[in-house]
Amino acid sequence: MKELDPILHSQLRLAVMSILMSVDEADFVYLKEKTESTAGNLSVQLDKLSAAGYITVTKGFVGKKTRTTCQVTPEGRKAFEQYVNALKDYLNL
Amino acid sequence: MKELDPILHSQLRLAVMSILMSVDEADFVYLKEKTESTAGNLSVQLDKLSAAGYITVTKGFVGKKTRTTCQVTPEGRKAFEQYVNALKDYLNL
DNA sequence: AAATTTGGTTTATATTGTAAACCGCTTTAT
DNA sequence: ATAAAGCGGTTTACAATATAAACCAAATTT
Repeated sequence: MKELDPILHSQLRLAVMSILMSVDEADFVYLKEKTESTAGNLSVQLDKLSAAGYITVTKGFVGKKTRTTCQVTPEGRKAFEQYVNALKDYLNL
Repeated sequence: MKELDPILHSQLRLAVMSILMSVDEADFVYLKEKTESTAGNLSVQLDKLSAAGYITVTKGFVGKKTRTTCQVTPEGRKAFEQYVNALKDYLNL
C-alpha cells in the first residue's frame, strides 16, 4: 500500500488544494467561505501547504484593504495527482 | 463540501477497511502484514473501527493459538461507500 | 472619536496517531 | 523441569495534528 502524503491527507488542506487545482488563484476570504472553516484554522493550514511548497501565498492590496491570494505550485499539482493515485488503491477505483 | 468521515479518514483505518471490503474476513496477523503497521497501532485502530460499528472483531482459536478475525459490517460498507463518494468531490473524479 | 467590521495571525487546548512497554500463553532449548 | 525466546495481541505514554479562541492592526461605520 502506497503512503498517503500527510500534508494532503487532511480534510481542510485537501479542500483548499482541490479548489486551487481548478481555480488557479483564490483569496483567503473565498477559501474560508468555500471550505466553511474558521480563519485561524485556514491560516494555519495555508501556512503548512505553503511550507511544503504546494502553494504560494501572496499578500497584496485591493484599494486599502489587504488581500491574501493563493495559487497551487507545479509541485503542489504533482503532489495532488500522486495523492489521488495513491488513494485510488485504497478506494478500489 | 461534504464532510469526510473522520473514522475513515485515517491512513491505517482506511487501509484496513479497504482490505476488508474486498476480502470479507481477515485476521490480525494478515492485516498487520498487509498494512505494514505495528501491532499496537493496528490494535488501537481496529478498536476504533469496531467501536464505530464498522467492523466486527472475533476472537477464536486455531489449535492452541488465539486468532482475531475481522469482518466489515453492513454499516461499515455503507460508510465506506459514502466516504468514497465524498472524496470524489475533493479529488475531482 | 468610539464602536464595529474586516482580514487575518498567534497561541493554547483538544484530538488523534503511533510506538514502546508490557502481558499471557506456547514452543523450543538446556 | 525450567529458562529463554516467540507469538498474538493490549495498554499506556508520548508525539504530532487539528481546531478554535483570543488577539491584533487597519479600515469602516455610527
